[in-house]
Amino acid sequence: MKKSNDRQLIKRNIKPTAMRELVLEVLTEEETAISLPELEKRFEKADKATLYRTLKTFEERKLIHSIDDGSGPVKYALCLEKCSCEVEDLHVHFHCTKCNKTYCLHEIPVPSISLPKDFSLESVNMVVQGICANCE
Amino acid sequence: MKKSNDRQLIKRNIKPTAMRELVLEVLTEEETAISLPELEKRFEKADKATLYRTLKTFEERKLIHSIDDGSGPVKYALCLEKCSCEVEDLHVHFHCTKCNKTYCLHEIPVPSISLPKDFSLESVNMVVQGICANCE
DNA sequence: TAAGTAATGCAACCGGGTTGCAAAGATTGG
DNA sequence: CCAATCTTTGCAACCCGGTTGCATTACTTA
Repeated sequence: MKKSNDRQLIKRNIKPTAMRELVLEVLTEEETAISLPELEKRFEKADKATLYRTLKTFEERKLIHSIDDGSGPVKYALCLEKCSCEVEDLHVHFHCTKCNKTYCLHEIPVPSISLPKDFSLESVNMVVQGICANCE
Repeated sequence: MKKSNDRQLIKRNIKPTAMRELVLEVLTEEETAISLPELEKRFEKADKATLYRTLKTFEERKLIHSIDDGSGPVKYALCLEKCSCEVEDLHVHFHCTKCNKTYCLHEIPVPSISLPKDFSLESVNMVVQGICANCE
């Protein structure tokens, strides 16, 4: 368990510390994205700044990606193995307005858009709001 | 000038006060979306809370809509006359990572998405990041 | 093992957003 | 035209997510 997570960390050039293993474990268990404040609640004893920096490190090394679903705090979710966070890896996110959970819809790529003249595309953020299957 | 804006306010059931006329004027002049902090800078003498409530009122009455482009503060832009902020009125937004301006791409509707089973759609937020025509 | 580097914990701060409350302004019924 | 009422404004304070500086601890490696 711990070993397998370590491999993921090492692969992304992240030194596997106890803290990082724990955070990665939570991110792995969780099927929906998690925010810093949520993480703080999970680890009452851990320091906010440490958790914050852990997430930042994970994000920087592309182990996780951030999602701003407009509901407040930014959330984070694991990237797929093959993901390098380029435009072609981008998928749609779903935010449930009832339970406030945010899902990665990995199987739904963001549709391509033709922009007006002289506008160039770097990235796309697409969040669908609605009610999720669990809340129906 | 003032008269024409007043008509817009009255049409949306907003009592036209001096403050509201001024804010609407700025929103009308501006071709890109504007945030509360930006508005505060424009009106040094006006109170933050008043500006805040003005925007909230405008939004509630569907004179403007809010855009969270992920760059920090929420921005606001005028709705089109016919807009009622329903799913079919939704358009793509463009955020320039260079000048930080956010554009309404009224002519580009948000693409429709087929969600997984038992997920229902209420709204969509689609923001394209890139470089705008002015910054090219 | 000592020196150097990286991670952690603590505290404080910042900025956007939001609210309570009192004062000022607009509205309306008598 | 005035009094009572409702609305808007201004001020202050607060909340919360995010972020940083700095000292301490843990780890690495020469």
